[in-house]
Amino acid sequence: MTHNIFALMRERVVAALRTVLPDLPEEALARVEVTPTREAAHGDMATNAALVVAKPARRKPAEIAAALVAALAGDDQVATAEAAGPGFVNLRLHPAAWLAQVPAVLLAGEAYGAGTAGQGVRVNVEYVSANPTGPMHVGHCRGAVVGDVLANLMAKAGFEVTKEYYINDAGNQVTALAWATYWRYLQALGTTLSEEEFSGQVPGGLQYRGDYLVEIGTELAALHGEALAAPGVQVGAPADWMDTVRDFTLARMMDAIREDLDLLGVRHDVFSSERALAEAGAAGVTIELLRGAGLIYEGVLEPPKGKAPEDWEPREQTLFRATEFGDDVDRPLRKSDGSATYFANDIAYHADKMRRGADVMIDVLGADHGGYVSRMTAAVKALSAAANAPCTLEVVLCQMVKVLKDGEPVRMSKRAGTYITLRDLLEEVGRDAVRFTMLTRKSDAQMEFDIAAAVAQTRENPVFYVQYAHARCRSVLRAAGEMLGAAALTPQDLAQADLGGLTHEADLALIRRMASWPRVVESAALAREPHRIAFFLYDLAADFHMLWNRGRDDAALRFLRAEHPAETRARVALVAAAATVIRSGLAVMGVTPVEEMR
RNA sequence: GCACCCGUAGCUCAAUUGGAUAGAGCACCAGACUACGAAUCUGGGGGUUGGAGGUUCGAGUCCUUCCGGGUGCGCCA
Repeated sequence: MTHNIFALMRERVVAALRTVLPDLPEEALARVEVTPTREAAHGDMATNAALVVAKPARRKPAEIAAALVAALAGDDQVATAEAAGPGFVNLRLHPAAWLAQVPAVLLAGEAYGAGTAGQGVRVNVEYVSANPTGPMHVGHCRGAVVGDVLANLMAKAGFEVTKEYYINDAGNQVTALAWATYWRYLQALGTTLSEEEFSGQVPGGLQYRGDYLVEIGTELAALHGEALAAPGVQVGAPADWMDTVRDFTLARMMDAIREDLDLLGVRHDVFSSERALAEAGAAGVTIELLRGAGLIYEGVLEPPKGKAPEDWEPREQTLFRATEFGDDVDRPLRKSDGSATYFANDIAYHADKMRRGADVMIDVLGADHGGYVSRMTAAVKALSAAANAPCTLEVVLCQMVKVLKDGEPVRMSKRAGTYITLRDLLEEVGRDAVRFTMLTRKSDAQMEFDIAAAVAQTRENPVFYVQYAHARCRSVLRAAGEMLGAAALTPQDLAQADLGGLTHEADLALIRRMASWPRVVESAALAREPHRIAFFLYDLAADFHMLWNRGRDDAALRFLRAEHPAETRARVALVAAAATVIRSGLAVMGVTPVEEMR
């Protein structure tokens, strides 16, 4: 059940257009839009119908617009229709058509806004996917929120959504992590080695010197005593301890990451392990699949131009013909020791997602992975063709977040230990403010996150402003409960209210805004732009605050008037509907609708 | 050197995916508290959408090319 009044009117416009021009091709009709107007003088909504069909119909836009106006004049929802500008048709609906949206909201509840545009298409949204080599920090946070809200949004728009996390638990990084934990383990046992002496025995040297591994090393010491060390608490042969230490460390790191995600309100449906795929030989299977399609060859790549090729030497590699699918160069799938590259594993992983049933895959990535996009989309195109399983990959890139504290940028440096963990940020700012603020920018624009601004209790802070609007709604409804009795405030009861008295422009502005929510959900989902939800809620809150204050200047616009029960009932219905839409939007964002601000 | 992302009011950002006269907040100026919550609201000034071409009924949005910022560039993940 959808309540999208713009979609409804679009159908009526298209029907009218068919009567005017019976021979129009379907693809011309597909371009017809009915959109809210920017200018009040242009009515409630406008359609470009006459403009987009002018060429196929070989008629002038103005002629078509005039005919369309005549055809729409009889529509029971339309008060006025007029041609304007280069060929727009502006529509003004009867107030009753707008007022009817209020009971529709009340009866739908928080489900209001849900739509069917997704048509049950299966979407796999992969996000966060932080390496389990350290705690989550603010760099991961934006992608986590963007991915989570995008998934919620698409589900509301009628897609069948799976939220997925890819654990990068294979490769050299994880081995280095195990060595770092092993050092903490030896320390816990009181080794006589210095850090530098130990580092000298680690292939590639000791990485990950952060103290978050101390606790894990201590636990290992408690569990295994000196069994994992050589006599005298010295470095033992990796074969004797590596598996144990690595598995234990990975499990602990993933526990920590899941805890952090939980605090952020992010929950994935599926966690996929790179290592599990690698051990099952998935990369090899995938490479053979591509080889069967003629997309694999052994060859030598050209050195990159302009970049100093000091240590460059030509090398024969197993290459994937990515250039056949729009990438710049062909990409290696095997390292010189024959093992799969990260990219090869990732292709296998995407093949796995396809096999499990996805029509669309969306990867939410940090901008530092921007160079990865063209090769992965090329790989998915190749898989789609080779396996004859149509599936597309889209990438949502999240630009860097610059954190400001007291107006000063916080330098993020792992070496200096000055980076802010996600947990720090959540403790300082709170989950709601973090989530909302992360969506106050387009994801592909760089963002400054000002800690002071995110907790400010003023209009300039959208999360506060929106929550305050909801709290005010609840405040009115509490008072209304005292006045009318709680039984009179059920959605079913309020939906029966006579709304004829809601004629002020501020009333209708709020109602029109609420009525645009289903349209916002649909368009934001189709555009993969979750930030639009935050902006919608801000605008909705502004409409509500404005109406509230109108009641100061004009007592007739106050929500509660004891001597006018019928008007009060209508306005309480309006307030209840506004609160419902705010909750519906906040639910998508994963932000709490607070009852009061005190 | 090449690829991708970004460039909009003094500042931080929108702009219904190609729609009509480009909008909000902050800052600045002038106003509204015996009040359903003034943590709010009303009004005002502020623009060659980085520059230049092009596509068409119509461009902040698409194409080309410069300028400026960011990210990345063969066996790291």
